[in-house]
Amino acid sequence: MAKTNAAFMSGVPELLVLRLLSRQEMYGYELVRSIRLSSNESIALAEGVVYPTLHSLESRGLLKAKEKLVGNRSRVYYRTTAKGQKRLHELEGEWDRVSNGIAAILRRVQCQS
Amino acid sequence: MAKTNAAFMSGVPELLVLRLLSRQEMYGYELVRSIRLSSNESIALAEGVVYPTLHSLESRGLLKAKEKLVGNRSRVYYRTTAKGQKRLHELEGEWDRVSNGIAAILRRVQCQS
DNA sequence: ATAGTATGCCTATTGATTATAGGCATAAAG
DNA sequence: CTTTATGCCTATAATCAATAGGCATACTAT
Repeated sequence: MAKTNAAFMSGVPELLVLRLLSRQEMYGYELVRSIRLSSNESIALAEGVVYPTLHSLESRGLLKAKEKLVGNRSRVYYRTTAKGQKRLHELEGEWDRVSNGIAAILRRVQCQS
Repeated sequence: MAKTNAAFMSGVPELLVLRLLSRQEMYGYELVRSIRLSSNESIALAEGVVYPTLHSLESRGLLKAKEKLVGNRSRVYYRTTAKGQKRLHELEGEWDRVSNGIAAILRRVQCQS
């Protein structure tokens, strides 16, 4: 994974990016801020994580990109495709399964013994 | 990470193994079953995941091993050390932070738009 | 003017570690 | 006497998040 010890992050960039872009189109720099803010500063994905994620998702056909000129700055907006929606639902199911499984163990093991 | 797409699993083996072994001593084969059962079949860690995790944790001083003869089978029982308890609490904090962050985004983004 | 900060995009590389797919040995069950 | 369960192990592959950069333009103080 990474140099610093950031556990529990595998799959998270893909899930969050797909989720945010399934509701409204956004550009990379905006996603970085939005993820940090809407997670209450709990999760911070650097640009070096978000941009490669966007490129990977686009090349796999899960996102489509659209370049826009806003003011005189160029931005690349992304939106999920139908395939991206399908993948999002899969990931949400995976997240539910794993997080519920972990929660069950943390609860159960706490009480026994 | 792995060949098949198992998202959201980074850090999970370490967390679950430490958690279970912080309550009672167990051996590898037992842990494999216990994790599967107490997560309601949601999480299944193969032996090829559990044993290397145990060895890594032991070499880092987070677990201590004790070989026992039960019947005429030899088993290696593990228990967390004080250092292992400390690491467990760190990981539990990390898990809370990340899972709450994700939950916040999933909730929030769902409602807007 | 000009130095610094914010916006906006990007890539190369590393490295931690999960998952797979085996292997080995003994005991119990069919 | 063959198969399944118990019990331990390792080598290898492959993913992918994180770090640490780089580049360019705009805005803001000094």
